[in-house]
Amino acid sequence: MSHPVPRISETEWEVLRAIWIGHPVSAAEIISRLSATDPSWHPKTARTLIARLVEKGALTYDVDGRTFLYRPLVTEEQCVAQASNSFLDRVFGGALKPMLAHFVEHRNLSPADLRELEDLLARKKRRR
Amino acid sequence: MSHPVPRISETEWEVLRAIWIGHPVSAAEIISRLSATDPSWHPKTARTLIARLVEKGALTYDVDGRTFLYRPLVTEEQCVAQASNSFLDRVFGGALKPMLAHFVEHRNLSPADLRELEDLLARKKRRR
DNA sequence: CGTCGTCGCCTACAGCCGTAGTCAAACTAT
DNA sequence: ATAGTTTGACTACGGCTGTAGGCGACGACG
Repeated sequence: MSHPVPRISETEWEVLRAIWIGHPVSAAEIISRLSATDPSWHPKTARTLIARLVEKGALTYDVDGRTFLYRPLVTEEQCVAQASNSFLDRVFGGALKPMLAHFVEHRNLSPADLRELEDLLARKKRRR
Repeated sequence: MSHPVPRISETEWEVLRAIWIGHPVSAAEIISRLSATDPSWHPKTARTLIARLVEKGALTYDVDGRTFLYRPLVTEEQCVAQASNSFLDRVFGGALKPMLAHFVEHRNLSPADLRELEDLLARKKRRR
């Protein structure tokens, strides 16, 4: 547990998601993945964010000739956990059940989704 | 839909929660509510945040003699909805079911909570 | 070989955020 | 009345964010 998972900003999340897709990966490839989902990405902006993620210790790289091949130092799971904690605390004062209830009540879930979630709960219950 | 619900920062959330408890309310009372839950609140900091929330259009006030009585211009529901959207998009790419699954899997839910959630899902299903 | 595009590095800059301090006016307690 | 307290207004300031621009080196193309 060396690194305490740095704080990841909104746009940095998008960059990280592009990297989690597959790595090691060059800046050019990261940028092209980003543009693929959102054409408004400016290459310079993406490069700045990549550099910041390296500074923050969320990414590292191996030098390959003239370019860098980036690799994540934090897993998606770690980041999801961190962001989830912060959201839960901030918005629901840490109370899990009200949060879940909120989403179930205010969001659309297909009947299939509802069934899967019920399954999940049931299995959870059985696993104690 | 006049106001597009301003973006609320971490600490601003705490201030707003102190106000949603009951209003209209004076700055002094807000500060004392904040200190009640977290003694490390500095009055000056709280006042700055209150002022910023007014600028942002999240609060307004009525003048009462020499002091102001503040009222929220955004409801907790609105803010919860906005923060939830942003969290869901940012962290789960907008996918609701994986998000719910994540919390059910990685968090502790008491058997009672599990039962209540099952109920919720069941009722939801019945309501189509 | 010269030109042009690409790469990473460094710089910029405004706006938001957390955290307060100063100040003048008004109020309150002596 | 005088001094201390409280209030809102204004100011400060460094770090984080979003959004890039400029620069010098290196390699590709003609």
